[in-house]
Amino acid sequence: MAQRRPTLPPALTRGHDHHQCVHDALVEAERLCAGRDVRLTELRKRVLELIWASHAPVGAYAIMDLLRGEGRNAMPPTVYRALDFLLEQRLIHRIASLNAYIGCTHPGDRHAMQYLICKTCGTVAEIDNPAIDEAIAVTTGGLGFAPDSQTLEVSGICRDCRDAAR
Amino acid sequence: MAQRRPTLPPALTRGHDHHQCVHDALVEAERLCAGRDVRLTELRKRVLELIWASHAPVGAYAIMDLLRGEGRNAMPPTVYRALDFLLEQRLIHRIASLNAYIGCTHPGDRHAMQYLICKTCGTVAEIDNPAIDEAIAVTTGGLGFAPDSQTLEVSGICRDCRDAAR
DNA sequence: CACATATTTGTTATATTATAACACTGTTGA
DNA sequence: TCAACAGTGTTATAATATAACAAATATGTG
Ligand SMILES: [Zn+2]
Ligand SMILES: [Zn+2]
Ligand SMILES: [Zn+2]
Ligand SMILES: [Zn+2]
Repeated sequence: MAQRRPTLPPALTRGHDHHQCVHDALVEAERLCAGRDVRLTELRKRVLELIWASHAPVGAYAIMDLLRGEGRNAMPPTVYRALDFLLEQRLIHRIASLNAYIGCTHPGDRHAMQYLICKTCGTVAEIDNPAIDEAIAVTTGGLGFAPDSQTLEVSGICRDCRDAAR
Repeated sequence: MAQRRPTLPPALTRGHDHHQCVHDALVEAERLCAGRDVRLTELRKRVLELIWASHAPVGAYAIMDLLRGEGRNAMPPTVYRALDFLLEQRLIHRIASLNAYIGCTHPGDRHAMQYLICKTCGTVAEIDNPAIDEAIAVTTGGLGFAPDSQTLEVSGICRDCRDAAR
């Protein structure tokens, strides 16, 4: 059963152990891929790790530059194929309003995409509020619309940045 | 006071009088621009009209081609500047997941963007469900996140297309 | 009206994001 | 060993968007 109550996203927890975030994400990715019998190759794993470098989303060309900095001769298709794999396996998400990619904080669970995007620090927090899903379900149900995917992108300023500003 | 109850969006009303949609949108645009003391020039008005040609969103380059078909020598900046104006005046919205633009069905009211996007017919219905806004406000409030804009893009199949499929 | 000013549009060039097509390499399992 | 397939490399190009500057048009003022 999925978490049914909004929890504080790690991204919005000042001074959290981010090394742990990355580690957990990679371990979970390995586990999920093994269970699904798909291959998390070195390239795919490295791209996932680069995306997890922070809680701010990363563009495809930024990833390409990072790979090149490591001596890999990465061209766009190399990056986009790795991204496509990670998206298909739902290990990352694409933030449409930013054309950028971010690690999923609860892969394995199929879920709607809901983000809080801080315009100041760039941090994106994935949230999971069932009340939002339910409100959407009421509307779509009333209109006979059958949803199959959705993204909610809320742009604003996170608490840390607001605190810092005053 | 804004409409406080979900209503059936014109976009999802089969056989509605779309000519009336376009007419109303243009009249309302004229009125709003006059009130704001900004200029809805011929170009801007024509771009708005082209966007309102249907309830499916239109890409910037498609608009450019339409303008060229009318003898205007439109280059990308011409189109993007008109789009920027219409976006600023909130007469149109940009659908981030489609890189495309659609006429706003209730300009004048400041509102969050909430769309139902039919993958089959391409129709985008703008909805206005206060319960969604409230659910989002609860989460953002709890996290100390100050939202200033948001977009909800629900992709799926509309009732008409589902009916047609069976 | 003549003129200064500001806004809008035109034009050229380029940036950014993403995909198509085909070749090569490595893995897997007869 | 070999066939089949999955993954990656390589080249080229498509699709979306912006920068910079010039020309035209509208607006206000004397
Ligand atoms: Zn972290
Ligand atoms: Zn996720
Ligand atoms: Zn209509
Ligand atoms: Zn609207």
